[in-house]
Amino acid sequence: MVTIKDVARLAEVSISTVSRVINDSKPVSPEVRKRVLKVIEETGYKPNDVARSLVTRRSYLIGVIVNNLAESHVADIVRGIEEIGKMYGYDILLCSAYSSKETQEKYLQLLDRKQAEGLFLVGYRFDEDIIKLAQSFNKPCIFFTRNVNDKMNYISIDCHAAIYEMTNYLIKEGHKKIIYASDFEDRTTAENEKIDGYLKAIEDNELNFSRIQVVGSNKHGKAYELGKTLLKEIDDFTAIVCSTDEIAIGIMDCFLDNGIKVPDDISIVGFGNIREGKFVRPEITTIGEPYYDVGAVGMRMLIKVIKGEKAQKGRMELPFTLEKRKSVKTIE
Amino acid sequence: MVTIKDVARLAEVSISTVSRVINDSKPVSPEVRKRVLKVIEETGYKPNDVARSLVTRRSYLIGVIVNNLAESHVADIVRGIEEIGKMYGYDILLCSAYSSKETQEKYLQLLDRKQAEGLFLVGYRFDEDIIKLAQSFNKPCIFFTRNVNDKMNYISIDCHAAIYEMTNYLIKEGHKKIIYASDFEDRTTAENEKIDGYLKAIEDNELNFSRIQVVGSNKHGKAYELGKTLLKEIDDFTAIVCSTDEIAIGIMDCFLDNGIKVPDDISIVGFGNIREGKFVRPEITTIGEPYYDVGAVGMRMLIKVIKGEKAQKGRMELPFTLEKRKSVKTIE
DNA sequence: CTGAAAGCGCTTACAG
DNA sequence: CTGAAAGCGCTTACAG
Repeated sequence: MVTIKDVARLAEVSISTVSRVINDSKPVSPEVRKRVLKVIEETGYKPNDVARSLVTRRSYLIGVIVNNLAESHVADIVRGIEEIGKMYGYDILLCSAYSSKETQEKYLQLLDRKQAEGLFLVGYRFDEDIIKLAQSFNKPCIFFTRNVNDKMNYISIDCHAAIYEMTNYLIKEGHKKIIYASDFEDRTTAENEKIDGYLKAIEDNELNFSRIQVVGSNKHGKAYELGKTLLKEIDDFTAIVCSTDEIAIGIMDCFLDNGIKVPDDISIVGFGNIREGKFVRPEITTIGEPYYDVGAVGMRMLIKVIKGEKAQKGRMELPFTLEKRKSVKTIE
Repeated sequence: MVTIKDVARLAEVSISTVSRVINDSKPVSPEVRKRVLKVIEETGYKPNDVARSLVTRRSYLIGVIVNNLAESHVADIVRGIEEIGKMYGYDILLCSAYSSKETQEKYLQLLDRKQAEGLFLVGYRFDEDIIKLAQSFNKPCIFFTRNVNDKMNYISIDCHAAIYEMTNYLIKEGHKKIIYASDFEDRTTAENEKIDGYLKAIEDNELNFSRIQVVGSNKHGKAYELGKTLLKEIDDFTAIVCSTDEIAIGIMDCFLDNGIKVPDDISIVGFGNIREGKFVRPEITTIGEPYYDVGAVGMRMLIKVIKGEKAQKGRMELPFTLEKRKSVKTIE
C-alpha cells in the first residue's frame, strides 16, 4: 500500500505538504502542488480514511439499526437515510436487529466503538432501555418508532389526524357502521393516537356505532383469524379501518377466501402504504407515510445536530397522504 | 472520552497491560486483570475501533454496493450478507448506486479509502469497467449480477436448467404453444441461458411452436405494453414464460384489465419469486432464487477468501425452486 | 507476567 | 509557502 510517506519521498517534499495538497487545507506553491499531484497520479495513492479518522476524530459514519430490512418501508427509509448521508459525505453502517433487545444493545455498543457520529433507529417498537442506552452515548440520535416519549428526537406523521381523516372519508362515502381493527394490545403512542382519531371522527359525525377489535399482532395470520371472527357478524358493519396495511390485507384475504367481496360487501382500509398494498386486488385504500422522506428528513436533522447547528428537538412531523384506491365502496 | 491511557493510569499499570486484558492476548496476573477490569467497569471505557483498525490493519468492514435496495430481493440479499457478516465480526457499509456507473465508481473508491476488506456487488448488470475496477483493488470481491465472465467470482442459480424445467412443467400441463418473453435486447449471460433453456425444452418435447418476444426492459410499463400487442393474437398461444416476475405481472395486469383471465384463458409464469408475486391475484408460478442465501453464501465465501482459506473460484451455484402457484392452468 | 518504546498513516499547530 | 515534530488511541515485538 502506498502511503503519504511514499508520496512525500517521491515528490521530495514533507508529508505536511502532501497532506496540504490532498486536503487543500493550506496554500501550496503551484510547482510543488503539481509535483505532488503527479506522484499521486502515478502511484495511485489514496488517503487512508482510518488514519485520517483517528486524528480528526471524525468517522463520518452513521449507525443505522433497523428491525427488519425485509419490510419495504424500512428499506425505503434506509434509502432516504443513505441518500442524504452520502450527499454530506456520511456513510451508513447497517445493523439488522430483528426486534431482539439483546441484539439491539449489542449493535449500539458496536456502533459506539466504531465511532459512529450519529444513530438512527428504525423499528416498530423499541424498549425503553434501548432508547435510554442509545441516548446515553452522547451522540445525536433519531428514532422512527411507534412508541415515543418526549425526551427523544423522533420523526412521525400525525397518526391522530390521519385516522380521523380516513374515518371521515368512509363516513362521507356513506358508511355508518365502521369497525377499527387495532394491532396491539400493548398499545404504542402511535396506536393510541390512531384510536383517538377513529373515535373522534365517530363522535364528530354523531354516529352511534363504534367498535374496536384487537388483533393482538401485526401479522397477516392473526389478522386472517380476526377475519374469521368477523365473518360471523358480517351484517353488523360495512367498513373496517385497520391500524396497518398488513392487517387490512390479512382480513381481506380471509374475506375473499370466504366469498365476501371487497369492496362490494365490505370496505377495508389500511395504514402505511406498504408496497404489497398496490399489488393486492383490490388495491387497498390507505394512509401514505412518506418513508423515503422519513429517512431523508431525519438524516438531514441528524447531520445538523452533528454539525452543531441548532435543530428542531423532539417530534418532527411529516405530512401524510390519503391514498384512495379500490377497497372502498360508496354507499348511497 | 476515556482512553486506554486513562484506564492504565487509574489501574496503575501500563497501557500494554490494559491492551492485554481487553484482548485477552497475553497472560495477565489475576489481581492485575481484576484491577483493570474494575477500572474499565467504573469508567465505562470502550476501545476505539478506529485506532485499533489503524494498527492491526483490519477494518472488519465489507463494502456492499447495490443498485436498488427498494427491490425486495436486493434487501433479502443484503440481509443475508449482513447476517453472516455479523456472525464473523464483519460490518456492512451500504452503498446504493441506482445503476449509475459514475456512482458505482465513486463508491468503489470510497470503499477502498475506508479500508473495506471485501466487496460485494449486487445488481442487475454491471459495466465491464466497473467489474474490472472492483477487481483492481486487490480485495476479495463477489458479484451477484446477470452479466458475468469467467474472471469474476459470482454467485447465481442455473438459469438454463430453471427455465428448462419451467417450460417442461408447462408442457406437462398440456401447453403446446408457449411464448417466451425476454427482458432485454442487450442480452446478459443469464438471459442467454434462459433463452437456451426455453428452446431446449421446446426441442426436447418436439413442439413445433416457439416464439421469443422482447420486452426491451424489466419495467412493469413495458411489459404492459407488450401485453397489449399480445392481446391481438391471443388465440395463437396458451402460455407465456417470462424472464422476470416484473414482466409476468405487467403482462398479467394488462390481460386482466382487458378481460383476459389468468390462468383460465392464458397461463403466465415468472422468474425470481419477488415478494409482490405472492400478493398479486392469481399468485404467480415462478422460479425461486434463494436470495437470502445468495447473500449468506456469498458472504461466507468472501470471508473465507479474506481469511486466506482456499475458497471456490468463479461461479458458485445455488439451487432454485419451482414455485407452483395459481397462474397456470392444466389443459386436457 | 509487565513495561517502555516504536509505529500504524494521517493532521495540525508551531516555527521559520 | 514549507518542514519537523507532536499526537490521535491503539497493538505488539522486545527486553526484562
